[in-house]
Amino acid sequence: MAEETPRERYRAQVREEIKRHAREQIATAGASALSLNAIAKQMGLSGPALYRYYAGRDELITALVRDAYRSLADTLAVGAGGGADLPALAHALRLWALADPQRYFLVYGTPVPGYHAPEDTTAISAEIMTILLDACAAALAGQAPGQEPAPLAAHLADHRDWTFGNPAPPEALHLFLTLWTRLHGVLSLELAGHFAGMGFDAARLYEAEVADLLAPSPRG
Amino acid sequence: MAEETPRERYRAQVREEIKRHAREQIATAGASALSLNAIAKQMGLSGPALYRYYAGRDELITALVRDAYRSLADTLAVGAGGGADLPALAHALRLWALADPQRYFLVYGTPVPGYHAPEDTTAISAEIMTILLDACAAALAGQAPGQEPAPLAAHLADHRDWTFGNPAPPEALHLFLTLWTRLHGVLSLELAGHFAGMGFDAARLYEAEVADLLAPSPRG
DNA sequence: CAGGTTCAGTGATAGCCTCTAACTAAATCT
DNA sequence: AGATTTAGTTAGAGGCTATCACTGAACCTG
Repeated sequence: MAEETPRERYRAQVREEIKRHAREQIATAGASALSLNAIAKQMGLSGPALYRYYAGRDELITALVRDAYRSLADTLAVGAGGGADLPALAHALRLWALADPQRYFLVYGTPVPGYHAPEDTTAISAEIMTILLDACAAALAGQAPGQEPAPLAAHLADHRDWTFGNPAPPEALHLFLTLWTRLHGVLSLELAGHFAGMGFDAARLYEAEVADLLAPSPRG
Repeated sequence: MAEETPRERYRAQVREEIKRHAREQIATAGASALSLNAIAKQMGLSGPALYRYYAGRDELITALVRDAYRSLADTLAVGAGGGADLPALAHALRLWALADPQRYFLVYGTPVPGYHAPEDTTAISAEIMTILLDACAAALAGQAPGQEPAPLAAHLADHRDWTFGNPAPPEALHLFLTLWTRLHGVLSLELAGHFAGMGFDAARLYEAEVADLLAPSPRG
């Protein structure tokens, strides 16, 4: 099947080891501090050797970004577990983010202005959206049957190309976007340390946001 | 008053010009691409000259971060305009962020693991929180009078050291945190380009989030 | 206004980094 | 066994941050 020659095996193995060291480096000092040279030294190689395996720093980072997307998609797919349980998905997302904040930032962090993500990462991104969108549609199933959608939901239904034919109702599109932005809002501020010293439990805020997404509590 | 010698005047002027070039560079290529050397060349100076004005790259970036915080605090103070109108504040925040995304990321973007913000930036951060928290308290004034706070609000009231004695009610603390995280959630994903190609109008999503904060719309 | 002091800016240098080029040596294929 | 591919090397160009010793001009003081 795979028809893997020994050379290809070795190549894949070394590429994996390079990524292992890179992940370690990023986790402790951030993506901007990643150094091919330092990785080479750690592996007992001399600098330029790594260019046999990755065309440059950018390509290595791109590979790590792809892996991060892949890991998140798989984690959510497991978290969904067929049931498409929104709180379970949200919880899986949070655990994934807390397990390696820098990996989360690799996916959802500050972008480099010049950089354009390759096609396949956007494909995985679509996969992630699909999982969440399906869960949103399921969470709304049976509710608000056939009513006229709210203005924003209608607007979203008019621009749903990104769902790639997903038959989710307009309200599900809205729910998905609020789910995404709200969870990201709590997670990114928490991981960035902006809650540091504030004393409260970010997990409870996160849970409250999840609960509110499913059953908004009237405040006024 | 200021007792400014010509030398001090010149120093301040050059420091300002360095920051001007730095801002320009960051706006077009991100903070990680900031180069003291390049700034020096642009100013017709030779590399090491800049070290007379900033002890190093970190100190320059820190100055830019402080300026960004200051700018945001001032913008919100004007946006509040005494009235403490939450939608107006949210709108001012969005305009500020859109005007210079990289400046927004300087404040709320991916943190560098090693870096610790100096004391005065956290002071400005507290100032920003105060403006928003006051607006939240005002928005809730007269509503839900004297009822028992929800579990999360009670938890927040138990950990309110960060409010520095602000007498906002527990519900206002909760409203502030959701305001902060939700607006940041939409803004950061939008500015990071994660909505690119999705076609919908992020401004409408943002407005809907603001509206929902003030009058949650029941979905179930 | 003369003399000493302070300070902006310089070139040289060390030590990182990315990435290219030419070469060696080993593994693989025919 | 010989030809080819390829992993890894050293050398080096060009960028960066940052330090150091030095020059020359601006400034303050007597």
